[in-house]
Amino acid sequence: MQLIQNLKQATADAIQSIYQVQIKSEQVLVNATKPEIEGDYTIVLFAFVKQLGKSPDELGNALGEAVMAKMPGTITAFNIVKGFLNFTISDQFWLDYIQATDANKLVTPTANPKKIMVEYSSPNTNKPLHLGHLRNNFLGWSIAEILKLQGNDVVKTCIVNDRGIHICKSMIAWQLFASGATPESTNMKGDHFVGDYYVKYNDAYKAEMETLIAGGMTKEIAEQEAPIQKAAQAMLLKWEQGDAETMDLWKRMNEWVYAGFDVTYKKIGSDFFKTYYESNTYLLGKDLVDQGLSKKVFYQKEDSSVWIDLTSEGLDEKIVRRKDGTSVYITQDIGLAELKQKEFNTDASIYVVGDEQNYHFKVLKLICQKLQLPASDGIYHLSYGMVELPTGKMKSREGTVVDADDLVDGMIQIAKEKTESLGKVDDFTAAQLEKLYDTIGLGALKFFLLRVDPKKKMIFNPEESIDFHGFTGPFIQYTHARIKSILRKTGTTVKQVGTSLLPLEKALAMQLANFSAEVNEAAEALDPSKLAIYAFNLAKLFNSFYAELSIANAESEDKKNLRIQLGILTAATLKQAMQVLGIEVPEQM
RNA sequence: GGUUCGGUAGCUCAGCUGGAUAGAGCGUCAUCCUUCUAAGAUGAGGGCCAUUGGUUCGAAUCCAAUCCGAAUCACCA
Repeated sequence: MQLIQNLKQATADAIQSIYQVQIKSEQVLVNATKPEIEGDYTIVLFAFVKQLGKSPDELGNALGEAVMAKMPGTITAFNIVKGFLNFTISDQFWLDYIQATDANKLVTPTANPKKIMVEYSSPNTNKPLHLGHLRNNFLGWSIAEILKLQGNDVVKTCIVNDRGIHICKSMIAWQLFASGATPESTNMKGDHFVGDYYVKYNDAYKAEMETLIAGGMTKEIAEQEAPIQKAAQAMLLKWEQGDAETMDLWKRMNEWVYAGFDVTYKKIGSDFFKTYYESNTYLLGKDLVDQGLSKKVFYQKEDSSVWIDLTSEGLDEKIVRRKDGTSVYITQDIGLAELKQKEFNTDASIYVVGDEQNYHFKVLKLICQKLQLPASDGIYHLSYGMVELPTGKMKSREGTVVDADDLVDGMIQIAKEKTESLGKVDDFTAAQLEKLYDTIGLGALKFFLLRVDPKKKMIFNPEESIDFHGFTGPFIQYTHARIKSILRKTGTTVKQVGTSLLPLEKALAMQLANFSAEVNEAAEALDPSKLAIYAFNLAKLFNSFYAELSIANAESEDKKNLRIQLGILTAATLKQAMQVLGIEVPEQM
């Protein structure tokens, strides 16, 4: 849809030819005209009034005439109200647009596609996924799909945090308390099974501390001296030494967790082209430290630890290698960044990670740039806000974590009850019903988490179930199903779409024409909520249209054709917008 | 204390590259199913856009200060 762009260009050209002043087309602001005022698109004149030294009316008339002359057949009229120049677009323009648009090609691909990596999910293998992971997964997946839709080559990756002291805690607890139990023997999902032992560890740790403190020890010393804590540390050491028994247990328990994750990922529709394991990558970046030293990006302190001084960037000093020669989190991330770039030759790399790590990624990018690693300017931290409960932050120790599997199952259950109570799908088979409940339940959940600005923290109230009315996934799914239901009756063969447009028909066409631009904006801002809002507005507009105008029983054959085509385009656009949000739209519900 | 992010209707959020009377959804109240799916539509009510000052023809939007909240400033990941 080039109309707005053309309007800007024509305005800029008109200013150039009338006043001999160079204006870039991007400087021209085009808005949708307020409903009460005659016209479709509005140009704000004030921006140029001062620069050109003309009165708004004089300028508006001159520009109006000139732009109209440049776009014959497209613009039929203009008017000026209080410094706003309003253009009316001809019905024929929209009719041509409606007739010519291909429902299978709604988005024009970008002229310069890039190779972009999106890393998201990053689970720990000591506990199951929770609500926060869901926001991360939905966001990451959706961003990747939006970038793909825009025409980029996108690689989805996941880095699994599968090593470290927290994993050893689950392992120790399993050794101490499980008496050989397995997910199979207890009939549990593997990630939940292992997660339970992580909880058991913390319970035991707490109990041991209390005993020690009651015996006269201070809290600080007790924290160090608790036997289970010492055992976990000893196990980490053994792991690092490659002790066979420890490695076996570690592999075995991680396999349980992965089996559990697979089920969840499959259910929520997450997928990765490549998974990195921290156990393979945690030693990366060591050579880069040496390189950095010789490039004088890093410096060494007396105790031989290696640092970078970022005070000139307004940050602090940051250690990149301990005095004992071992590396830290940031070091392996630098190494991994280099590895990923080399492996996939990426132009850009997007990390979907919570905003608590803003500082870390700022430092990471700076260091990569200073080391002059390829494509380090393309490192981007997609920082999203935490999901909080009305009672505050989720805390696993206090049992206030909303489990991902529970939440998903709960949503599907609600979808089932709701659907059954409406009784509109009696002709569905059991398998179709199952599928429909999944679609609606997950649709509600995904939409709920994606409809807000990723940057902002959000509040989730488990007491109030997620709504199915209004600004929700099911509302849009319903609108889609409704259109499909009509199209099943009317057929989808469209001939002549007529010669005139009613206001609602025109409004719908205008909204449809915005889709491609919305996709670009969402991609630019890495913000799926823009498309969620767009889809909602489109659905709402269609529902008003639906309430007002009949499709199957339209007043003429032309009108019927026109509205069928609008229905086809609306359904396709809703489907496409929802698809990149990871939400399916049913044919019937 | 430094840095970053946020504060818009009772609640959850849009709007923030300055533009016409600040918008949705939920909740509340009222209307609309013998006519294409009421998970819908229509209307009412609800606001000192945290505060104060500044820039501007024009500020929710930009700047400064203040107040409130969060994150971070780890040789954890």
